Amino acid sequence: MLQELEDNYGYLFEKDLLKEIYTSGVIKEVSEGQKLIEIGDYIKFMPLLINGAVKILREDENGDELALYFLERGDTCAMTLTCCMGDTKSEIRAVAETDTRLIMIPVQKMSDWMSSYKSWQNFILQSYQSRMKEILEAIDTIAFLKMDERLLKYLRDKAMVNKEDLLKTTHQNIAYDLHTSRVVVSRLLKKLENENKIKLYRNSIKVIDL
DNA sequence: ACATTAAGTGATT
DNA sequence: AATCACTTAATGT
Repeated sequence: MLQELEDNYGYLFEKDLLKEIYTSGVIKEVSEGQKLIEIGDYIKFMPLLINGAVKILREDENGDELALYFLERGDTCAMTLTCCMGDTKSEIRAVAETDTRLIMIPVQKMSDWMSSYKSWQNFILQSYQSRMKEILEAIDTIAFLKMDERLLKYLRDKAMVNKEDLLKTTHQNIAYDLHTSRVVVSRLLKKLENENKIKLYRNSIKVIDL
């Protein structure tokens, strides 16, 4: 596992810090579709992705979901970053997009290392910045109601995190993630197919224009 | 062969 | 862009 850490985080953190992560972190493996964090859960651990991908979702008062962004190798959840100061409930839900390996680090350690490791501090600040940027991007696409662009971005992101241009999903599931109706998704997908950006099959979509 | 589920389409708001 | 109502196509039993 130490080797695994070096392979994935060696370029970010110094040896001492990797050792610390190794001793206080716990490896967790989740399979596709499994829930990692539910809305309202108290956040006790900070996840560090080793491989795989995690989908971050928001939910409204009716229980309707909205996919915000994906986490990949080297990413961590911005939500946990803000709550090292005390017990905070999660505002989001995290679901494994693919089979995923990650390290769970107690939030206590997270703030300890902020003062003792410069590289850790940079990592946290940079993660925070890039998550913030993604959320702003998400707001932009939603606010300006460009559903076709949202859909294409979603498909590309999904293809990227899955490292696979053939997405195994249904129009209904996409509609759920984008918080729209299946009919709209079907029509927009059809349009994208006519523009030769994707190819449609039953239960799967091939993304061509990556 | 029949039921179920996914996807396509026209019309309406 | 959302919803409805309906059709067509694919898949499972």
